[in-house]
Amino acid sequence: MAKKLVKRSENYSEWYNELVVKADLAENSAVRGCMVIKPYGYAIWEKIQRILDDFFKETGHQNAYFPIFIPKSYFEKEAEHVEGFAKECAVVTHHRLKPKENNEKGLECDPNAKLEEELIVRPTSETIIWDTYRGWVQSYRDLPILCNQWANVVRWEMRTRMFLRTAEFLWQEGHTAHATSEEAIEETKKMLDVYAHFAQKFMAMPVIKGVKSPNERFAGAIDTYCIEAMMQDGKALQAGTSHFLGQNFARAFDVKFLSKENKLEYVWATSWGVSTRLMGALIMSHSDDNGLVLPPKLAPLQVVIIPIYKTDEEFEMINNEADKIISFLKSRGISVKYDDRKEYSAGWKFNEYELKGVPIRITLGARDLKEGLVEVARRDNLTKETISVDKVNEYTENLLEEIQKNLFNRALSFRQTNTRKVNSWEEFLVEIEKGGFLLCHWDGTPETEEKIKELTKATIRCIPLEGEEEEGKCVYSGKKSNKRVVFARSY
RNA sequence: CGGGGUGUAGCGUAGUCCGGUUAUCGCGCCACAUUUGGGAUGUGGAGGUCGCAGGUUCGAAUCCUGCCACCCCGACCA
Repeated sequence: MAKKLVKRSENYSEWYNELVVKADLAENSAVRGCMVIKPYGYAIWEKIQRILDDFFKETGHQNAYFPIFIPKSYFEKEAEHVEGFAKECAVVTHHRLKPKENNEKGLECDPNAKLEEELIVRPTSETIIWDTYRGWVQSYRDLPILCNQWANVVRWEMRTRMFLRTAEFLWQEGHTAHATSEEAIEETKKMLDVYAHFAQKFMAMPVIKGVKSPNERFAGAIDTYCIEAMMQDGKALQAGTSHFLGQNFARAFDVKFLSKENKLEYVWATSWGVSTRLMGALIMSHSDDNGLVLPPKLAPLQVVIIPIYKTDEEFEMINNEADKIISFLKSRGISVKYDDRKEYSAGWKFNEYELKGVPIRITLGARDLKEGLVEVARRDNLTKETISVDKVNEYTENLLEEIQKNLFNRALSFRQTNTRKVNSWEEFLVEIEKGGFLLCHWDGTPETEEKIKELTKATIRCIPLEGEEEEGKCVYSGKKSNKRVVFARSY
């Protein structure tokens, strides 16, 4: 009589929130729109960090750290940037509290401790980093600067959603400076490739690489490249962005260098980032009604071993077998836990680890083991296989690979069956209600995109980099177009 | 910030329209016993500012006023 703790309700958000909390990843904090990431959830983030960080180092980047507070005036320097972020900033105005007057209880800001200039809690660090870079660059020999920062940022969003849009979130932001436009664009694309590779090979999440339309572009960028993923409810999720900033920030912050030709020039910039939103993407890509489903490469725990026995002798026998399996798996760098707690029944443990998304469960039962058998269960499709105990090591190792691949293929085929070419406006109106991605021609104007968004809530998720040229007519205006773009409703 | 909804134990809830004994039930928690191959069973037990603050009343979870928080839909966004 397994009682399902997690139910996929009609309302996807409800299911999602339920899942996140029950799966012990995070909970809402007392602070509006912020979340507490619990140890198990944070362990996933640490894996993401470690893997990405290795990629960054391989591509020549270094980590650095910049202040959390940014003087307000910095934001005023890049016009589009201000407009993009001004509406959602947390602002520090005072540096001291004092007890309230008139015997009232509580504290208030001390008017004598008002800051000369307000400080903004960073919503992103372009401004303070470019202000700093000015002092680092004089000659072309100082370029490129390839820095990354792991940090928290704050955006005072009207509406927040666990993992996908919290008021405070963790992320990495890369900020690079280059001598030429070409080199900066190359960097932008290189980092997009890193993100796409990570999403597909590690998160087992297929993504479409593309460029944002002007409406969806980062505030202050010339071009915003992105990876877009499809969640299980057919909605799109922007999973990572890489921006070509041109010379916008260099001009705003006066970052110039003397070129080989002895000419004073502004540097070319990029910035790129992914956040704890990736964890939301991970959950929403693979999880099912039994809880989380984690790809082996990101699971904090890859294998769990559960003993079932009645007598001490049986327990002894199982322990011996477990030791052998554990030492093998550990030697292969596979994380494994032997859960021999007596306080919980086997059935309870089965459900617990399914909820947590542990990819493989090995059941060492006294009954089977006496016949030289063990049961290996996989989380991705919930099937079980009884195999000979002397094959379990190799089998488990291969199965992790198999699960990783299967999750990707499953998500990919889901995306494919929910991606359709749409050629007329009538068709668009019908199809957008079904969810998924619509590949449509678009006349390239912000007005059309705006109109479509207004009428259907769908936006252009990206203009795919790999899409082939094709003559056609804009799905809304009927004007000429030579490429299909991805329309979808998104998170 | 606009529209809608919800707030009762760690979680999920009944009761609110129509005020009236000790605030209902399930899960979870604690103790003991029997159990352990898909979230065990029995017995006993602990746990509550009924979101907060006022008001009406002999009496408020219930009625009135104000506030707060959360969720959903908009606007905004990684």
